[in-house]
Formats: sequence, C-alpha cells, structure tokens
Amino acid sequence: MEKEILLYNTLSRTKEKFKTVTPGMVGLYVCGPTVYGDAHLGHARPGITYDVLVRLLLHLGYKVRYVRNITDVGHMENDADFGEDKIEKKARLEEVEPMEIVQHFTIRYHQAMKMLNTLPPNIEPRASGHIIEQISLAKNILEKGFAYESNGSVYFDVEAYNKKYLYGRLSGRTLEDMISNSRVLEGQEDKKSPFDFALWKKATPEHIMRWPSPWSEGFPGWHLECSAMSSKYLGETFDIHGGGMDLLFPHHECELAQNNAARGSGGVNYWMHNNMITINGQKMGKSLGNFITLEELFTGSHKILTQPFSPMTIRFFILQAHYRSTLDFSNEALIAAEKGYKRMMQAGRDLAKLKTKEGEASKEIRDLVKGVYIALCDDMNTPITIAHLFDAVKIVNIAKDKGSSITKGDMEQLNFLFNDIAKEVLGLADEAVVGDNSAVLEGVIELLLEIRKEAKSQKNFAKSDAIRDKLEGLGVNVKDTKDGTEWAL
RNA sequence: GGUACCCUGGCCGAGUGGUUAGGCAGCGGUCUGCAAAACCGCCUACAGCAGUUCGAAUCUGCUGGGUACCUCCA
Repeated sequence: MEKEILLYNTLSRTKEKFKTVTPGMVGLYVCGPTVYGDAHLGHARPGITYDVLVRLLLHLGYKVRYVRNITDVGHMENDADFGEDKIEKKARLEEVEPMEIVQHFTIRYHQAMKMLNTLPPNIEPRASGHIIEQISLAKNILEKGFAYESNGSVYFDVEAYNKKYLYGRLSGRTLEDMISNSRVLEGQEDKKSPFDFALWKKATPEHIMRWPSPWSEGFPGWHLECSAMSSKYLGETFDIHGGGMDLLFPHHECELAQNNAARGSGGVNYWMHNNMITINGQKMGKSLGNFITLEELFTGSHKILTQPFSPMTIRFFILQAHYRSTLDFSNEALIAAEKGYKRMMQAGRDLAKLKTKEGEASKEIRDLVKGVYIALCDDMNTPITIAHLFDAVKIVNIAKDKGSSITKGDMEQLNFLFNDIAKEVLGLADEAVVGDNSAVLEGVIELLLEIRKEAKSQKNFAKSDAIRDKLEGLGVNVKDTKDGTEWAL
C-alpha cells in the first residue's frame, strides 16, 4: 500500500492520487448488466477493466468491497417498441415470467464472466430486491425539494437542482446548452421540464413488473437503483464508481444529482469510465449486423470470425489497449492477440524449467519489475505492463535458447512477473496448462511422443509426422527442440 | 446541430516538447529430416495545412476523417 496509485477521475478530467475514504479499504461500485440478453463484447471490457482494478488493489494490500448490480427492473427495448419494457417484452413473446428471463441471462452472464477469469463481485445486488430503498431515496429527494409528484409519477426537478448544484458537471455539459439544443418530444406532459427524469414511474395497465409506493403502483426510475444500492452497501461517500463511457450521460450524471439532492454530497470520490469497443471501425449494433456475443466469440460462430477465440485471448486483447481508449476489434487483431498471448504463456512455462545458480537479481530485471509497478499504478496502464512482460519473455527465451542458467534472484523476479503480475493482477490464466485430473492425458501424450521419437530415430518420418499431425488436430501442439520434444495444449 | 474524445509504421496499439514502446505480419540469417517455436539482424510512423519554439508526432489554430453521448424509457 506504500505504492501510490494515480486514477483518472472523470469528474476532474485529470489523473488524481488515489486516497481511500477509510485507510486500507476500497469501496467500488460498477454498473452491471441489464439481463435481458446474452453477454456481448461490450460487456467484456468493463468486466475485465474493473476486474484488473480489483486485482491490482488486492495485490497492493487493500481490502476491497466490489459491488456490481444486476439491473432487472423496468428496462425498455431501445431499438423499437417505444414505451415497452425490455424484460416484459421478451416475457410476453416467450410466455414465461419476467424473472425467468432475468434468471436465465444472469446465469449466462456469470458463466461468461467466469470464463473471462474475472473475480465475482463481493455483493451483487438486484434492482428488484431494493425497491424499498429506492422508494425511500425518492421520498428523501422529494422532502429536500428537488423532486415533485405528477400524476402518480415522481420526477427529479433538474432546474431546482441546477440552482444549488450544477447539473452536467460530470459529463461536461451545462443545462443552458442542453436546453438550447433539445428537440421537443411527445408524451412528456407530466414533467415540468423536458430534462427532468423519473424517480418513480406509474405503471400503465399492461406493465406487469410493478410495486406499490406512496405515489402509485409502478416501478423505480433507472438511475435511482445505483444511487440507492451503492450507498446502502458502500456508505454515503465511497471511493470509486465505474462503468462504461456510454453511461456517463445521463445515467451517472443523474446518479450524482440524486446523491447531491438527497445528502448534499456527490457520494463518489473517483468516477471511472472505460471506453467502448468498435468493430472494424464501426460501432457495434444489432442493426449494423456486427453485434457479437461472447459465446459467438468463444465458438467462432459469427460471420466476421474465421476461427474461435479463447476467453484469455479476448482478455489479453482488451488489456493490450488502455481502458480509456476506444479499441477496434477485428478478426485480424484477435489473431495477433492470440499469438502474443500464447507466446507469453509459453515463456511462463519455460521459466520453470530454467536452471538456476546462486546470485542476486540483475538491474535489468529489477527495472522491469519497477516499470511494471509504475505502469499499473499510472491509471492502470496495462499495455505498458504487457510490453514490459514481453521484455521478460525475451529474457526467458534467450536463457532457454542458450541453455544458460539464471541467478536465483532473477528467477524470483521473473516468477513474480509471470505469476504475480501476469496471472494474478492481469488475470491471464494459462489455458494450455493441463488440469490436475488430466494425469492420464499427460501420460498418453508422453507415450505417443515416445513412439514418435523411436520412429524418428529410425528415420520413419512418415510415421512421426502422422503422430504429430494427429495430435495437432486434437489440439496438442508438438515442437522439436535441441533438448527434445515439447508439447502444449 | 451540441458536448466530449480520438486520428501513430502493412495491422492492432502505448507514449512523449529534443533519446527505442510492445505485439502481430513481412524480409534476411541461425537452428532443423521437415514443420513449428526460439534466437540474431532489417523495416523507424505519428491525418493535412499553418503557427509557437533553438527544436513538435508531442503545444496552438484551421481543415478533413472517426467514435460516443445528446431531454422519454433503460
């Protein structure tokens, strides 16, 4: 914890020294998924970005409470079907309960996140489980005079709020700009100003997800859930709130406004936003035909893909870019990432086989470790971290190539880089490692390679190549080196 | 139209007022029965134009291109 971390704070638009509210403890809230569809590429980026943040904080000795919500209330289909709830629409079409849909996609989301080797949040609250807290928060804002009831719904009074606090601070807008650039939409007669947003919405007769409230049978506004749940589990002022840049406005802006309105403070010390992923330079969207789910990536079943890509390839690919940059996704870029990832993992495996001798760690390798910490603590610069790790890869490969031994000090430092940094902090698991229960598989492969060796020594290359090709076809990569044959899954 | 951000070598992507990111691909070499891997060497860019500066890819302005968000609902 003696290491100082810099984090870019969207609120100040600068990198700031990270100081926790409570020494040694970090409260982190991240906006989670709306569970009305399969996890897609867009979910992978925040999932991995904040996972690395959590892993880094844990590595540096912090105790972390990581809260990520599940949004399962009142979301609408945004592509068409104006006014219809996203979850309800699917439920009616498929004739199942809304909560069945929610459960189905929550489980699938968890599976996808696990495959990407992300740590589960410490608390995963559901919006539908916190209706009471949300009603209470809406009441509080009403009492403070920053909201009003209208026809069974409760709206946040942006103009009243703007007089005391500035609305738009987080997203870099001003209310005046917004007013001068707005279009007039239909169906908003209940509101005093078109910028007011709903805290509570009266349900229409066909709306089946509904709860009683002092104002009407209805459902909470979207922004309310994150304000209510983050303060419930992390306190009225907590350290970090993260999410995608697409949530900056209006969602986070409204959260900030709700916090200020209810308690007189913003409640969040550091607002972090990850940037978006584009596909072949284009935004991902269902209408553009480039919408891609994580499952399609893992299985390769999408027209823009020529092959499946493993979860760790995706993770590596995402970490090769800084989280605040847009990242362009393409089949070609993924192939490059896959090769780089495999090369790094191979070096990690080779490291364990290097011979050691007595001696201290060299300055070169010590500097790499230092450089890795500087990069990680500088607003989570994972691409530079990876660049340093490739320097370590090269050191391992040279030692292996020359058959030379390295000092025990160097071994310790290199182990640190490959295990503590690459595997633990970056979360890059080695997919080629055979699991504990695969001793049989290992034995069989060794046996086949033994037979192949015999064939080779008898210059029966047809037979030896056949064994190699068959194994290759089954996903076992065979390499002949000076020191014998190696293999990896 | 508004707001924010971006435009780097064949591709992906860091970074920076004056010195080499890194990965992938490519080329030449070493090694090898062949292949793969690895190693050595090569490929040295910063949208365009103008300005500030001893010096800019890095600062400023303009032009062009791109991305996200833009009052309901989520």
